[in-house]
Amino acid sequence: MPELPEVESIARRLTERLVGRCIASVEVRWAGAVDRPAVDAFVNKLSGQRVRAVQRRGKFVIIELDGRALLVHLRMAGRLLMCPATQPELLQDPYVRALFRLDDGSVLVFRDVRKFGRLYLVQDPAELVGQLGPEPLTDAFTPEALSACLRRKRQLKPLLLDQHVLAGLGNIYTDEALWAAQLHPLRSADSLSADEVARLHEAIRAVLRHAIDDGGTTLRDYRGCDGEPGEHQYALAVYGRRAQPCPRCGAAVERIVVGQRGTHLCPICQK
DNA sequence: CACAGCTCCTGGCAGC
DNA sequence: TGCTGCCAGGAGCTGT
Repeated sequence: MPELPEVESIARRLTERLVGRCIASVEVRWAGAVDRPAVDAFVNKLSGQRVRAVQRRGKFVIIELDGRALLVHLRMAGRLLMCPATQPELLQDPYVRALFRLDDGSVLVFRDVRKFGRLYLVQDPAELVGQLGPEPLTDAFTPEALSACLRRKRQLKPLLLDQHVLAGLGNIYTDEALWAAQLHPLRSADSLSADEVARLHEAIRAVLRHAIDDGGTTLRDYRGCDGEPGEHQYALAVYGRRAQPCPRCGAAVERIVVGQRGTHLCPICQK
């Protein structure tokens, strides 16, 4: 599942490939992929637009155009792939939901097996990202900023997964950050000491940075924009490692369910 | 306000 | 071998 590190990896690559390019034409193969506006308007308004920048906010890819922005949320299994003019085979893939032909003959492809991902064409990205919590990798995200996020009587893990509280964490990196900070996912968020908040702050940032350095985590579906897998799956401490040894203490990793989500933890390290 | 449950969706897999 | 049915999960929504 693409979380902050995967979306960041994609946005960086797309910056190289898309900035300065013009969208020549748009083809929507599954109308449900377009959230807004209506498909006809989506296609018409995008044609002829030039890409000015590609950004990331939370788990959204933001493709900035002239006075508009194309936002993409990949959800579970979505991919944004660059299809070179010389290798059009990808365009026959049955899971391609929309494609954007560029003025150099290459094609930006939105592929999504599970049909959870969405495309949004808006005037102002704030319409979608305005309500997101802080970005964990910015300078503004201090331990005090995290502390403000945690001032609620909610279980730690569901709170960290809430994009309105903190932007970018998904199931994998939440489990990894809680393991690194040695905090139990069921702890009440407002019960953390200043020292524990500082540990969690450092853990969140370190986990995300390492994952970006590794090009993201590929457990099953994630691919970068050239179809390449990430490498961070080999560095995971607990996620998807039920019954395997905790890298810190050697105890067997447990899997429990928290807020209807599979949750991995070390029962010895995370009290 | 907190949180459980449901919805969307389909490939992959366990169980029979 | 082949079928059935459950599972995963981000986010928005409803119900308690």
